[in-house]
Amino acid sequence: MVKITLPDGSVKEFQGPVTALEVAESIGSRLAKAAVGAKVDGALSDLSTRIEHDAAVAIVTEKTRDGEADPDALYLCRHSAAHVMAEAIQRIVPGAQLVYGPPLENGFYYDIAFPEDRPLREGDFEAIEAEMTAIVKEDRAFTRYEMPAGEGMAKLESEGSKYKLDNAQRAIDAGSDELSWYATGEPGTDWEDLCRGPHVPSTGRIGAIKVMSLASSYWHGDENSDRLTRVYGTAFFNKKDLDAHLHALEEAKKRDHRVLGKQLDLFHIDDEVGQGLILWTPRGSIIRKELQDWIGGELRKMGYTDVFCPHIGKLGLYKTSGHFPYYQDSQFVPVMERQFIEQVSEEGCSCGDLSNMMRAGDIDGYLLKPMNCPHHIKIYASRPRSYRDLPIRLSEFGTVYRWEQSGELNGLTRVRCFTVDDAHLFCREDQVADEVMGCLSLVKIALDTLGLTDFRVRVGLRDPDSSKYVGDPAVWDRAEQACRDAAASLGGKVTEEPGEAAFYGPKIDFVVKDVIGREWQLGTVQVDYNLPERFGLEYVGSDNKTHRPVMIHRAPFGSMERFVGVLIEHFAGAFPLWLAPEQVRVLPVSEKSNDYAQALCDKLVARGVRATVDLHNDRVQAKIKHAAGMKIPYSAIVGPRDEEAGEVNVRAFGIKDALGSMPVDDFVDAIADEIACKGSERLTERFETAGV
RNA sequence: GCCGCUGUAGCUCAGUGGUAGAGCGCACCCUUGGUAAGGGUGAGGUCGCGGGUUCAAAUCCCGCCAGCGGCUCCA
Repeated sequence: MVKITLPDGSVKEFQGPVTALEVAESIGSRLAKAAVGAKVDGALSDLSTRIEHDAAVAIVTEKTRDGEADPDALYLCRHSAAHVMAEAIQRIVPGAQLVYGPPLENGFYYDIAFPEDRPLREGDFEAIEAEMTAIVKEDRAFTRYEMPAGEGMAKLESEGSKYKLDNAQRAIDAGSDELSWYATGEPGTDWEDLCRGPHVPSTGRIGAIKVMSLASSYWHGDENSDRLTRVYGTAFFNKKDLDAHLHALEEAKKRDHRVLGKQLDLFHIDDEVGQGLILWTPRGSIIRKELQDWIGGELRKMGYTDVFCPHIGKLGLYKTSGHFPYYQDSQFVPVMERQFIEQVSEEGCSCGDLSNMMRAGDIDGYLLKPMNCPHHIKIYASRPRSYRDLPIRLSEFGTVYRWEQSGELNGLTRVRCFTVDDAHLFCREDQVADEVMGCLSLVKIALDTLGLTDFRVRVGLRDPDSSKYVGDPAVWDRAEQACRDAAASLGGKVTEEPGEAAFYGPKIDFVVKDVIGREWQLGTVQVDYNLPERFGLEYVGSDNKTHRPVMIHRAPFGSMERFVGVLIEHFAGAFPLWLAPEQVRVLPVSEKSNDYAQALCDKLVARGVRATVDLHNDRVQAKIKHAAGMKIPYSAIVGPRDEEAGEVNVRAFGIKDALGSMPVDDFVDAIADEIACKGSERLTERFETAGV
């Protein structure tokens, strides 16, 4: 007797072992037809899985009860689609060796080792999709069979795929005593793959399938290991959902900060200047400067003091800090003194020798600073400090340079020169908790004001297996605990990630996603017991003895470049009034109103508003379209009627109809007010409340 | 750095070996028009860069540079 508990709590009894499909059939034939898998005691399973003992069973169908696509069903669909794609690819490219093909949030991929003389190209996609469609049409059942570990390994051995052997070995090492295969059809005759499952019942259940892109990857993610080709695809139960997904991708592209950066003239990257080096155009500079001025004002209120430092420092500084030579690969090559180069050259030093000296750190010169902390530390250390002076909070919009790999560079979000809204706090150990909390609240204020509420907090801990970290493990433990406690006190989504720490200490990061789902680290707070040690920092305590201060690194935005990039996408380019590069555009209805329009614009500018007049010889319809294209928050339309009444007709971006008319002075006041309060009171609301 | 794709006017893109194209933008002219594109004329291009094949290359081949998607990396 097997007792099956269904999601609604009801219990069904069966004489003996039963499959999930039979359970579904016992409930209703329509459910059985719609079923693509099952959850047995919470574990996603094949519909054909035999349930031997009492269990809680939920039948997985394409859609949940409220009509939404079921994520478990999509998982099955995509995992199965990966098999179909692999079979199609192996038909087209004989000798392609399968490695690993998991489902993803929006699709799936399969890592495949292609023969050297037959790489996969995008031109193959059409043929692959045609094969896949054919396989789907054949509606072959996914058939699972199992073998004991030893027998299974022997089978793989004879087939000769080192990748599948490796997968199997890993499964065995993880405790499996048997291996499972899925044949797409009949075991022994049809295509099959070593796979843990589960799958949809048959290929026909995969409704719509598309090969998306190619990338290279490394076996086990190890760059010294085999290079594989990763083929990305996606699948849905029907074409409509696939089309909706593709459409959403197109829409996301439109709010990509690189696209909007061009369209709205916010920044420029120029080959002749260099990759990953951002040129801020006047419009983009306004956004950055507004953010800097705003956060700078908050810092002054919180007891920070500004400092300024050069962009370079002697190598010795970075040897002390630990940045050089350990992180050479991500630094620009040092700027060496002419005299030094000439001297080693005279001594017969070759380029290779010089390179080796550099690697060993056995050279002199200057480094473009990869971080601001060493300079700030030297300001702290420039005079004796008393415990009464602490905490000392030194802030600077400090520009740093990092040699990112060329394939990593990405618009504003990954660059080689960026400005950190940086500060370093030097405090007593007993002040650390308060200071960390102060930093976190600042990050919260910043993100809340901008409406960036969809972030996760990541506590970056050290990777116990890595040797890249400096400092005493006991000190690390203390700092990690301080970060955990502080992050927990925020009350939001917190994840702990070993290996994400800075080399000098653990950190708390605020991580957001961009329009295509990639995560970027923005604000960060890092507790550091190590650099004060390395630089021998001190203060005199109330006991008249010297003590070591603790340092906190923090940047609420992270990098101005990345932050603005994320903000562009967050607002889809339609910035709130206080940040908008062009806040008001005055649109005269015809040339007859140009003077009146100009006078209005002058009034706005005199109040500090970023306003312009559109004096083009266009009809007002076209001027409205152009203003909308630049996502200007407010348009002020003026014609003879307005001039006579001393009024202005107001339009707001994103609102189809005009808001209405108001006296010129009221409009100027309203705009100035909305800017001053950073949008917490909006001009549009006045019209709504007035019922216009 | 690795694999694939892409690179043509300021922008978005068409152009498969035979005289360099369109729309938008820009300039000028007509129009003086009241809420998401009035009409006309014109300027603007070493077709990413360098080699090669060819009578002839934007187009085919090789190398490089840059961008995009991933991988790896990310103090």
